[in-house]
Amino acid sequence: MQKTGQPTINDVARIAGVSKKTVSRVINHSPLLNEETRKRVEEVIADLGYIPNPQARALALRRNFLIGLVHDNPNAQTVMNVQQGMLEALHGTEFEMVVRPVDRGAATMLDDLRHFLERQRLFGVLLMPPVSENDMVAKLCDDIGCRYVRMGSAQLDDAAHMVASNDREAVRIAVEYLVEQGHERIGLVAGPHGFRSARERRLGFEDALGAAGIALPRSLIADGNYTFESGLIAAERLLDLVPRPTAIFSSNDEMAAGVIHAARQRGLEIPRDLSIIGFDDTPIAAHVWPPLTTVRWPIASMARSAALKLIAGAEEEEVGVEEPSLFLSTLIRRGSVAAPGR
Amino acid sequence: MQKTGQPTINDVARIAGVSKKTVSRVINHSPLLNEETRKRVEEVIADLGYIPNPQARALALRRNFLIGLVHDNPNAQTVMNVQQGMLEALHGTEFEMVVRPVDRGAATMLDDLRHFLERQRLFGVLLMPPVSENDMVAKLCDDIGCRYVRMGSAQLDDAAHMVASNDREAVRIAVEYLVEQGHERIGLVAGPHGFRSARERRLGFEDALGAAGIALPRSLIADGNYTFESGLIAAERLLDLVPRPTAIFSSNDEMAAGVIHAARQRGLEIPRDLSIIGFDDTPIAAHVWPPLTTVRWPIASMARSAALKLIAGAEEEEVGVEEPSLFLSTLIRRGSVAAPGR
DNA sequence: GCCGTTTTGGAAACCGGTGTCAGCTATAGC
DNA sequence: GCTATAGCTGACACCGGTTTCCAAAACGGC
Repeated sequence: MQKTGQPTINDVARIAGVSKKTVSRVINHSPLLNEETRKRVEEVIADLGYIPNPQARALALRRNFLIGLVHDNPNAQTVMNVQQGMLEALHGTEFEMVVRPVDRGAATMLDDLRHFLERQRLFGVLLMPPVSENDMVAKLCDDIGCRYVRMGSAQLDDAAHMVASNDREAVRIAVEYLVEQGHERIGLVAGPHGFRSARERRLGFEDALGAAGIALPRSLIADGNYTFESGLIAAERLLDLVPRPTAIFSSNDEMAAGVIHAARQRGLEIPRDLSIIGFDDTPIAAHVWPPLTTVRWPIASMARSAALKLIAGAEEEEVGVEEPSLFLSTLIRRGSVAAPGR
Repeated sequence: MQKTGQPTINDVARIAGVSKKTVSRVINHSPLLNEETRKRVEEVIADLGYIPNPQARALALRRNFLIGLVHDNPNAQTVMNVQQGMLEALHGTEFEMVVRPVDRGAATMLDDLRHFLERQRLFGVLLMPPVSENDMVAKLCDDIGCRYVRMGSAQLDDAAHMVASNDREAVRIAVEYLVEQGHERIGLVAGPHGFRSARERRLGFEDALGAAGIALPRSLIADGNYTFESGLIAAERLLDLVPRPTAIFSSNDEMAAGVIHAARQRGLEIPRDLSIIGFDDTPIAAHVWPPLTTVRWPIASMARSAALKLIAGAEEEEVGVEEPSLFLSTLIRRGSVAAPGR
């Protein structure tokens, strides 16, 4: 009697002459198993090409083999980098990635997320900034019993639940580089309120100027919201100042591209008339003209590490090395910075 | 006896005083049901906030409520746009999106994909180019009994399984625009071999020149692979020609950005010395300097439509309007085109 | 009023795994 | 040689739905 479709655990059990339960034990690497039995069952499994049915496992275990990516990040490139890092970590495992955008503004965001998590019974979720900075969300995951790892620009949680970068320090180093080049009048295009990354980067900016003893008038800080257009508008305001700033640090690359645009529109040459440093090192940084000096934010590596944290212990082979929780951003020097007035 | 966790179909049945089966009929909108019974059950469902367990349904129905996005597209922005369109279509439904990158080069690609589809028992998959152009993949889906919709730059399949754009015609119109401006020596940065989009765009390019009676020496065609760097290298070759082309059509925006780079490196001003048209209208097109004239490829709308096709009939309310299968790309005029020699 | 047909509801099996717990072997200890 | 113990193994219930099959009820025609 030839069965149709894929082999089930019953087929394996029957052919190997053992019970379902024993096969289940083999699959789950139960330690209390005779070596010989295991061998025999494994052979049958290999022969049949048997693969446990994920749906049945999900039902029995009350837990899916899905990792969720929860995000409300407006930057497509950043989201893609995170996905890439996650997928790299998940590759070859039994886990799949499901993407769940949430609406930061919506009042029902937490409820929606709760419904999603309760329904889907995900194995775990990776929280991307800025939603990852919301402690209510982390608490929600805890309440529901869903594993989670948060990504962000500062340490907000213990190492088991957090993968962070050191934005503040990285920006400090970047702005110190501007100071070393001789810049004293440096503008900041800040990120949106409510983003921790925006705050950290701004603090790093202030750190650098403070350490150099350079005063920072409020007028040299312009608000942006991480979009190209907001960078352009912010730069227009900064470039209208008299005297004009000789350098601008933009809290992300996309706004930096807007700054370049604004500068070019008024005939300024970069870096002769204006030095610019961005943040993220997205492809746009290398593709604008001149190539943008920027801070490389290792977001893909962070995502990979976060995903590995999430699934650590679930896989056959233990993750030998403890995944790092703090990632260092580095300054990438390209062509958008020079000494002022030259 | 207070149950913990979420209500199950048994709870609903017990409280409503009916059998599981009857509740199941209500959930699945079975027509053979007394109107009163249905009302009563629906009330209990609403009271309890009962939501059927997707894992159990997946097991019983042998079909998951997941839509897969299968892609091997190198362009992050394109992938994001597709995801956005898909998620828009899936929003508010019971479906979730799982992303599955495949390795075009790998010899085992088809086998890997087969394993994935067989294991996960997805409701359906959306195939992005260029993997969508592979007929073997479509056949695989058919064999396995997995719904699919292909996206692409030309009609490769029947309307039920395909959402296409008219790249060839769109490029023809774009290049005719260059001809109208007075350009006669126009270079092409072609896309990679094996991409249907590359072929269609090249054909559109040739159509326009042919219609205008302009000869197209082989030397004016440079190969690229859709990356910034390949565009830069291709442009360097084209700009070395004597006489130099006065305009270049690039088969996507990212390569067009490379062309701009190459032009700028040798001191050419755009559009005075060189006109450029790209394809896709990704954000980079608006953010480079000068803003790039390009063909807007409605990939997000295509993805949305494709996803709706996929789930059509599965939802309670039928999709009233038939989803379109052909999408028109339009020329977006920005600042990178001018008449030659001025 | 009787019988056949249609509608409606329930019991039980099933989807394909996992958890519990009892029972069966070996081996060791005496 | 007999029991205590530990190590394996299997029977059976269960996860939460759907499907099959059948019976009861309602309905309609004569």
